[in-house]
Amino acid sequence: MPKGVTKRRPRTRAALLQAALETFAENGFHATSIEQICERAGYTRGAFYSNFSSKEELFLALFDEHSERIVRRITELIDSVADTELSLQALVEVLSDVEPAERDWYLVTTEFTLHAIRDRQAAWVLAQHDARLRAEIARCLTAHLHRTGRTLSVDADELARLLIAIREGGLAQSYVEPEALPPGQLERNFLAPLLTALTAPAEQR
Amino acid sequence: MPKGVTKRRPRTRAALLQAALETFAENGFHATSIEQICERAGYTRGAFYSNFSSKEELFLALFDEHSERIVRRITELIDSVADTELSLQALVEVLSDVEPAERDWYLVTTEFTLHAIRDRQAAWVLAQHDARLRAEIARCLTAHLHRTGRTLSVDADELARLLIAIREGGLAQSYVEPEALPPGQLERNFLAPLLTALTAPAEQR
DNA sequence: TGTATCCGATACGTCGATGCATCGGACGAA
DNA sequence: TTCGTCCGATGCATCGACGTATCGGATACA
Repeated sequence: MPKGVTKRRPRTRAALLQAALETFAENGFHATSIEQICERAGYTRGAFYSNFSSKEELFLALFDEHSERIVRRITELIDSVADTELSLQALVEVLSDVEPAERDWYLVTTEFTLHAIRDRQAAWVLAQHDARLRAEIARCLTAHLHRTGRTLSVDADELARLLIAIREGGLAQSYVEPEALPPGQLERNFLAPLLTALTAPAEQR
Repeated sequence: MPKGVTKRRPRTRAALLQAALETFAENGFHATSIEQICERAGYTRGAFYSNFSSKEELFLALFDEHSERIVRRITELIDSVADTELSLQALVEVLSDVEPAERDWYLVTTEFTLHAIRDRQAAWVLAQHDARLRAEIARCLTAHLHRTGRTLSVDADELARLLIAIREGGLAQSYVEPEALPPGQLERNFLAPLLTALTAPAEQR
């Protein structure tokens, strides 16, 4: 904690971030006013400008925090899979899992993706995060497949891109029509044959 | 043309719609003011309010127009594939094609998807459109596979959902990092093995 | 060509959001 | 407990976007 910073400061900062996440998820970035965020957090705009210089800066802080969390979660998943079963089925189950809290993050990060497509700087930030994510996924996949005696016949990074595309594209459809396509269903139904088709038994030596 | 409607009206309406598409693609829906749209179209807000009652209404008109166009394009694709080769490769090429103009529509429709996730009414509109789209895709797939003597071993509608997910999710990554992942690359690299794995030779009788 | 109607331009009032300057209470060190 | 510093609340001025009422030119038709 920097010198001269009292302990209530990180609390209000965290409250503002949490309130911002919820409000962004509810109304979108541009549609939410700074005032709305402060109201939900139980503060006034004075507190906001004391902690952030703009809504954009707060958004970036939110995204960074989320990035860390996601990568950490993926890493944990790797370990959990490593400890338990070896079956392809177990891997598919892990990859198909969608937590309820993911919805808010989906809304926020997708909006950030749209922003990144229009803004080179945001694109760079997003690309950095995505690269880390893919690296973890690729590591998980190759490790798991290796232990089951199979090997990838395609580029691991590009396969990770495909898995992310299926998840993101699937979530979009699921959140629009939750009854028609439960979250994770595409992964549950298609990942096993897909991974089987894209791997081959490793040479035994 | 309704009685008492002069011929310049549809022209200005079309100009406003086109300008709106470009401005929405450039800045996003909420970030663009009605004034900006009018300015780009070469009109004033007077013209806007004479043609639309709100930015939302204009957006819906834009989306409807786009929906029609997309379904028509898919149908044309079906015919073009039907006329030419039978190979799986030909089908994959068609499904991997991404026109440059698609970028603007991607930005606009993705933003509409986010809106639909938050708004039941918009979700219904989007679901209707997507259902038509999937129906066309499913028709295309089954027809093509039938002619090549194979048959689907999974639900065609859900496979269409998967293809859409891959396209949308892939485009997101492509537009953020065009050099790292050229548009359509995921389809080109993974569709052939995927479709092969999900089909089986039809019983001959 | 004349005229009634349609359509888009202009001007104005309103409102919400923003950012800042200032103030008073809370916190931490002695 | 006291004092200096930190932090969030409050009040204010500004600005951009919105919607409407009204006006003048364009259009269609006789």
